[in-house]
Amino acid sequence: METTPRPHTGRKRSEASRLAVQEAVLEMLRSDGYAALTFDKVAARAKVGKQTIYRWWSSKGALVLDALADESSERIPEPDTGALETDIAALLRRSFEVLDGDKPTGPILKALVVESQLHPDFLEQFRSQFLERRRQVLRVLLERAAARGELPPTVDHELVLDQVFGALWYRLLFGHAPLDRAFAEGIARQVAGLNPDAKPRARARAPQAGRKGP
Amino acid sequence: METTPRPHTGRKRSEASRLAVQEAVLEMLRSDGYAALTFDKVAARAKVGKQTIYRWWSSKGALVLDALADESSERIPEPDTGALETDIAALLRRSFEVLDGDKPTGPILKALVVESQLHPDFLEQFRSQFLERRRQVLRVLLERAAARGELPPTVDHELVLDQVFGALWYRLLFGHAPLDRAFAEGIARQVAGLNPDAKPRARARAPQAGRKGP
Amino acid sequence: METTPRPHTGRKRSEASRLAVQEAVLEMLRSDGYAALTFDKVAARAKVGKQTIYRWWSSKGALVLDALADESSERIPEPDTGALETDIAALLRRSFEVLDGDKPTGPILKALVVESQLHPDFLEQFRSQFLERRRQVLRVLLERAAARGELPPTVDHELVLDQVFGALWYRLLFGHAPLDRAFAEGIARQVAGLNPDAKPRARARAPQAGRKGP
Amino acid sequence: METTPRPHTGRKRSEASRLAVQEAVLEMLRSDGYAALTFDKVAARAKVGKQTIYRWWSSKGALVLDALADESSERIPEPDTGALETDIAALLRRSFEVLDGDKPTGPILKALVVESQLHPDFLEQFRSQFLERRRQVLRVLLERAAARGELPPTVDHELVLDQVFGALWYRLLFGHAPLDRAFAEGIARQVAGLNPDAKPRARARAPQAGRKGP
DNA sequence: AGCTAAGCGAGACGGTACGTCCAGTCTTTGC
DNA sequence: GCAAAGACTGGACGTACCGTCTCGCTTAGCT
Repeated sequence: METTPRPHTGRKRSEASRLAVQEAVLEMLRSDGYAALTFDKVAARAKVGKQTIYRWWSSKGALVLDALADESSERIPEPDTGALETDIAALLRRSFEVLDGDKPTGPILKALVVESQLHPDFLEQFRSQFLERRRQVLRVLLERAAARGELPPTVDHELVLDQVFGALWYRLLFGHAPLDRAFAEGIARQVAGLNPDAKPRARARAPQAGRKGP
Repeated sequence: METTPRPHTGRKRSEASRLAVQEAVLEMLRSDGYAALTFDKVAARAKVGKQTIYRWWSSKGALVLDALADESSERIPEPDTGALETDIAALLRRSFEVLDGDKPTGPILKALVVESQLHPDFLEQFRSQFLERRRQVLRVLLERAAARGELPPTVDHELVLDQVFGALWYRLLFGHAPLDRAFAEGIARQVAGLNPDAKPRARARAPQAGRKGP
Repeated sequence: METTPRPHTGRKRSEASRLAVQEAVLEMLRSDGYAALTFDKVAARAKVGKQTIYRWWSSKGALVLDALADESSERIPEPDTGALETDIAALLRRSFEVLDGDKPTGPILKALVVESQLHPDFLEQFRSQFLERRRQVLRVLLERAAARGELPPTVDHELVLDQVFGALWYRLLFGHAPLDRAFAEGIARQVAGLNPDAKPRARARAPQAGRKGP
Repeated sequence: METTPRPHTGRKRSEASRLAVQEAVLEMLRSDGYAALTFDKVAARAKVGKQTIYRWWSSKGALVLDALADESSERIPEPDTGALETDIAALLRRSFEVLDGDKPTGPILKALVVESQLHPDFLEQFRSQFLERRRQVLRVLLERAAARGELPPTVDHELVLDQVFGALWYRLLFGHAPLDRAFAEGIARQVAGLNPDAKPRARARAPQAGRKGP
């Protein structure tokens, strides 16, 4: 009859395996997309037993989320340019760079969306650990602007968050138009324009936001 | 201008099979969800050969999209209340009803997003046959408003489309907040507020849009 | 109550189609063997509707048998060299030529064996219309030799037929050794040797019948 | 000479599955014949995953051949009566019993012939694992007889093998005459008669070997 | 000349089996 | 007790054929 709580016995988790798996996941997501990501292939590419994966990751979503968390430095700094419009534009531009850069996280994020739709448990994780963290960044910007009087108190910040990030995800997922500088600035301008006192800067009609034409 | 020399030869497509398949798809989607939808089972339930399904539908997404198109009367009428804000609010409210009603299409649309991320071919179909059709409805409303002088000519309509529909999909997919009347009206108000001349109606700070807390 | 036999009305069978089908069958049997012979492909290659094939040929076996009957001139002449051994050798050599020639019938015969094993009805046809016809040729040679006193009356002719044709089919089907001149002459010699009075011609041990070595 | 550095790792092949598959194959062969034997149904009846079957058996023929090999004790003892004629007769009689007995293997062998004609890969297996094994038994008998001086050195043993087994397969496949004792003895007698010194035993003309008539 | 009865190529139909792939689990050996 | 290897059941995938069933057209003899 064993009564001592027995702190731990047996072999410890292999850090090498953990890293190999995450690297394999990232590579496969980037090269072939989410559809080609299977437990079998991850195990084969990482030179790891399948059981090891199942032991440590509860689902494919956890696998992907984990890989991403490891990838992106988790700290997202808020821009602080002094004006809401430029703050938002800066935030979006930086986001777009991460999505489209040389190690693009766009495909990975799309994979996470897929995963979140297939597994409700994962949706909860994704929302709290990923989406909400991004919302919080923008929320701070909005509150700061409101404090400065740049935004009237009638503006519903949560609604603005939905519109800004909604537009971002919408373009990311469906790809009908690019995530470019024009897009970032267009959104920023509209949010800033919520202030009825803002005297609109003189400007020409915004370009067609990078759709097929020039 | 006749270009097809051979009008058609061979047996014609069976309407009965087409309908049986679509009905089976809808039933299965609603009873067991997208994950349980397989070509094998659709064929079995519809009493149809698998080949017949593969012959006419290029992917599982096409199958679902088609079933959905058949389900909803394909014509989406534009509201015409005389003012942009109320037009948009009406459009969104009606959309939300379809998504959440007694025959909810919300889960089906989420499934289509998944499908579109897994199969690029289907993404193209989904964009042109579904998304673009919805965009066009709102585009008409915006143009009408611009003609009336309700929107300054500097406003980029495509950007507005991205923000409105982006917010909708964002909430639909991630479910952090409901698709309710307050959301519809909040969005509508913001878009209408793009007009710098609009004198903001007197109103209290919008409620927190039905989030968990008050 | 129809009593008049009504001679015939309607379009007549298309001879062009009949020939196209038979040619297609022969070509396919020769090039890819029986396994690649499918109704679909025959129809496609012959540019003929599938129904036309099903209308006129009751089974794949009928198709193959028909093609063969058309191919080989049905009359098989008996050799008559004056001696049983040379008669048999000549018969076999001629058979081997047909099997391996520029329009080889070997693959076709193998196909008929397959067919006969799968369809008992066809086995009966194959036996009476094909196998027995070949047996009869050799049977005549044996009877002629017996009449000349070359074979003792104790020899069971049917048994000899089984051994001669058995050996032929055995090599044809399993391909462990070639159907060559040495084989023909070896068999002929042994049958002729059934006569105990025959003074064996002086000869060296027969070669290894053309197996891998020379 | 150790060449395999890795002894073996991973789960071992399941003997239970192997046996279940073989039993299923034999049952199905006997109850419904070769035509009804499909991988799908074998898997279903044996309660085994299809992949397991494909993993261990390269073709349907291999499946059947294996089941058969397991069935019959693989060791085929050579008869040793002291005389070639009686040896051969004994060998053939015993073979016929297996083919026609209460668990008849005749139909299964016919199926293997079909399979070998359809799949060249399997033909090779069938030849080396089945046909050649039987040839070797008779080859030993012939060599023994030659050593005793019962057969002249001019006799080509391979040719004799082709004639003996050829006759057997010929009757088995086409069924024009039975595989009976008379057949066995008739063949044995002829082979033994290849010795020109043998004084033929006095005997009446062999009966018609059981053909339709008496 | 018009009518009716086949036959024609084309090709869609419901089915069945194929051979592959993956999910998740289980078992074996080694560390 | 963890890890790599790999076999296990189960089940969907997408393809190939089977034998049948339209489809619109052509060809023939009969009225």
